[in-house]
Amino acid sequence: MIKIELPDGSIKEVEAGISGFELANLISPNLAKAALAIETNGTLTDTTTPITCDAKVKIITAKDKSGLDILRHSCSHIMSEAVKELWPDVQVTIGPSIEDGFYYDFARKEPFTTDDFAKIEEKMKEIVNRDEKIERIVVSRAEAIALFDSRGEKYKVEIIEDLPLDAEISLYRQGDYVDLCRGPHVPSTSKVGTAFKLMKVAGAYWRGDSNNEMLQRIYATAWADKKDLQAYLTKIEEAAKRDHRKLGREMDLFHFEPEYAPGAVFWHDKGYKVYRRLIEYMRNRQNHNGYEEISTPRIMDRCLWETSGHWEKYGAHNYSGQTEDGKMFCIKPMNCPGGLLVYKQGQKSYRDLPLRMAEFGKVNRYEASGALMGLMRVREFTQDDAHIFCTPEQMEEECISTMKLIFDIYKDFGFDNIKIYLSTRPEKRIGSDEIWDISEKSLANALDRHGYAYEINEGEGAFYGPKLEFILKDAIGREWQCGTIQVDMNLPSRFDISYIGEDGNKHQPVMLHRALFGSIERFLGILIEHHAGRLPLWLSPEQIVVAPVTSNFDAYANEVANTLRKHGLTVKVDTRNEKINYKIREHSLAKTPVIMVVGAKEEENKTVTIRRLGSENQTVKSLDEAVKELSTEAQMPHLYE
RNA sequence: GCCGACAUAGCUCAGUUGGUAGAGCUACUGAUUUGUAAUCAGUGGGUCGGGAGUUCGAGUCUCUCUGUCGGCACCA
Repeated sequence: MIKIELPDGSIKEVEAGISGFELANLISPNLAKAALAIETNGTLTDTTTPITCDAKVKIITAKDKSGLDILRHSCSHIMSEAVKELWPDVQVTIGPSIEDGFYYDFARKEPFTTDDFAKIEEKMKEIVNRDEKIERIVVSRAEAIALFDSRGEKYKVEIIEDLPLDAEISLYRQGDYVDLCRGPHVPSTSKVGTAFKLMKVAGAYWRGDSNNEMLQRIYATAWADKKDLQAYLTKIEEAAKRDHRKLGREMDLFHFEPEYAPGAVFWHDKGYKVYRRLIEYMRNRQNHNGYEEISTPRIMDRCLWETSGHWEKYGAHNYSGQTEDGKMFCIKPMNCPGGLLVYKQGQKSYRDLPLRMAEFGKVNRYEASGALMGLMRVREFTQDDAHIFCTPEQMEEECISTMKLIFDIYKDFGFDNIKIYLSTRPEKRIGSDEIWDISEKSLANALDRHGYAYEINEGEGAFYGPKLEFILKDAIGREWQCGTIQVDMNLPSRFDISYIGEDGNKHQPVMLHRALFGSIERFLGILIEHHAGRLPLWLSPEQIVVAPVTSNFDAYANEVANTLRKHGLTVKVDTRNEKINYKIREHSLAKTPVIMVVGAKEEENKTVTIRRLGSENQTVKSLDEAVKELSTEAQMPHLYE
């Protein structure tokens, strides 16, 4: 007999070797029916796996996050089985569960079409109804290779051949379909249910390598029940409505000229107001945090990037050209060389460090055409860049204060769900392992001392140093890197910068790169989506519209507007010959935060009737009161604390 | 860059098996002076993304270029 501890703390004594399913059945037949897998001492396995010793066990159902993952993974096998039944010549590769669903990569000459989707879904439902038992089979390497070889699945064979020699090879079989898989999986196909939907096809390289052939990836979503599926589909529809590209047009913020300047933003008055406001905000923040600000040329001799090593790595992604006299110039893809040249002016002392040198630098990078995406990924963008020159001893403290600044700033913009990655040394890198150790440790220490959770991105650091990346999500959950802190052990030596230490000798400073918004363009894009266009008053390019009920009150409307303007508010007067309903609708759609309606009553009492965006309520206030309230609200978030 | 889809008026979109482009909103003109999400009437507006081909005839079919969208790869 063994002792099983259940999640509620109760202990069940059962016979050793009991399966998860049998255990669930002891608890309740309904639980057994819903069981998708079991978690034994934190390890997920199939419901058929015997439990052999005392353990903490949890029966996993579709209500658990891990249960949903397993359901999705099993659903990907069902999709693969369906595809194989419909098109036996298709080769299967891999099909994991992902956030909100799963995908499977297939090798097939003809592209999958949306017509195929219907066929596949129908076949999948058929397989679910067949309720095929899903069983795990452990085989030898040779057996596995022979099996997939006989089935003509060359990708599977390749995967098995690349597995470590001591790896246990497990197969999962349902009906005639067999897949190489670690598992676990649901007990039979009917457990997956029919709350799934094929979403899109996309190309994906075999093993994620662009040198390999391209496969067809079918993305699908799967849920515990129809209600969850519907909720997810609705969520996607809602998210599309806050797409910054759509809102940017509707709110008249910016546009693109794909023909003349692909990937470059044409800021309109309103968009540029927000853009400038962001810079103003950051400039204030930096002033209060001991930064100086510089500006360096956008076009400089290409040799600077040859010196930095970037030309070799990114040459083709730069805009460069030759002048009449034969000199090679480059439009700057990054601001660092400019900053370094400023640093090199005059001699620096240890007393000058840490030297925090900021630059709102516009940079150009010839990004791959397929990478462009609205404001999120552009070929010309503005970095709120800064380079911090400091001693190795100061490095950790500088990382900490920069991180604190980042979180304070993100908070001011309403972001509190920020993902942090620590990207460590890549395979191709410069600098000794010793320096990498110190740099990676400084960043990790800074995070730990702050108490922030982070994930490590093994080998994803820049070639010159490790980096922290601060990730924000867009409306549909795509992740975008915004802020970054990078340790650079490359440029200080390549540009031969130094400071005179206490000992009177020359030393090489450490260089930190940091950007907090990252790119003003991207941050603005994310802000638009985050707020669904309803920017807070202090960021709104058009804060108030004064709308007279009829032209009789134009004079009073202008009087109101001028008073508001004197207090620094951005105000428009809508004197068009339109009904008030029409004006309300227009300015609401344009996401104007405050609409003030003025008519006879207001003029007589020197008041305004205020309607705030997103509310139908109207409040009447004296003009003085309204000015006071709104000008306070329109202040930039507090700078000192 | 790669795979796939797409590109029609300023915007959103329609356009049957190839037969010579249409709606709503916007804009403009006029009337209307209106109290919290669209007042009425009239008038404009398009080399159907560029180029080439098939055809008596191409928005529609083929090729090609450009760009957009969804992914992948990339992201100093």
